[in-house]
Amino acid sequence: MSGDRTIINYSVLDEAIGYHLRRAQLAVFQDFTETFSELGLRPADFSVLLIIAHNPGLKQSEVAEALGIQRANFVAIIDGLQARGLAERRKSEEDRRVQALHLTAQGEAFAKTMMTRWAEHEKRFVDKLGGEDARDQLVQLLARLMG
Amino acid sequence: MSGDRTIINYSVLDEAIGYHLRRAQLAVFQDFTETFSELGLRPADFSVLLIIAHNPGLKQSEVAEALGIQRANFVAIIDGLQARGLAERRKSEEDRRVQALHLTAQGEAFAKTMMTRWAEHEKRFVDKLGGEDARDQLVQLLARLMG
DNA sequence: GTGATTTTGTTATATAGTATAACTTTATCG
DNA sequence: CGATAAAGTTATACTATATAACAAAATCAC
Repeated sequence: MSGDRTIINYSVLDEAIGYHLRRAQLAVFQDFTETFSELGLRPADFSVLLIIAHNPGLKQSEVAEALGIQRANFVAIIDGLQARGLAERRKSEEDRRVQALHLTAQGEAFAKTMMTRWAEHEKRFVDKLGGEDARDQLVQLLARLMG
Repeated sequence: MSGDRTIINYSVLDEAIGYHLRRAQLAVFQDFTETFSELGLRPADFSVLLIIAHNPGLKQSEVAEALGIQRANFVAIIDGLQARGLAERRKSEEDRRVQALHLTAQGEAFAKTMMTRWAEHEKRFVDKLGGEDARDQLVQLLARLMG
């Protein structure tokens, strides 16, 4: 016998929000990982660079909290970006405890190519959804789940 | 100073599918974990019990594949359910390699209370979404992402 | 029918993501 | 001033996930 696939009853999994969220997130993150493998960027790295690029001078703890990353785990992320010459810590003069985050010139250039890559990645899923309106609708629904 | 929260520019993260998926999935799974902490069930355990309950006699590999779990990692999950007396492996007579999965009588009873708990959990998020229609819409959009 | 290949379940192991506690330095509060 | 809190860091543990290798049993090719 060949090609006879067992038919499976998924019960409430067919309508379960959490189950579909998990599967969909896995699919999107897998595409993300492939898209950014050349650039060596994980999802967290991408979001951190993006936030720093648009909010230069934020404290580590502020960026970490904004992204839902614990500050203990955030240290290694910044270490990595700094080691690659993309971001840098600058000791604040007013409060010498804080490290203000900035992109380097190289980091700014990198962010640009990163964004074109991201646009390709995002477009693939916007197309799967059926267009921008569907995407906006999805994002709005997802936002409600976090309220 | 108190209560002055730094305003942060999230840039494209505001519309990014992957970012919202991750945050939403985290929120839903956190509620799931709290809801099922008494019963000692992780999301994977729940889905496995559900599939076995509705498809008795499936092979381990079939259940694992249906849920996107690698069969190597699936072993420990079944070990756990079996140790708790909820599920059992039955050696197939036709093919002595395969382990057919079944719920025990105790497992059937457990599945019932599990489902009422799940319904409470799910309802919380259906309410956040604004009702069944919004939920169906969300699930349909999520399904498109996996195509 | 016999040898080669594939399938199933398993073990061991590595990696990544995440969570917690403790510590240092600096700032703030009473 | 002394106590307390905040920011960053280190160490560590735990979970989830991925890969490779293996034994037993079935299937395939000839």
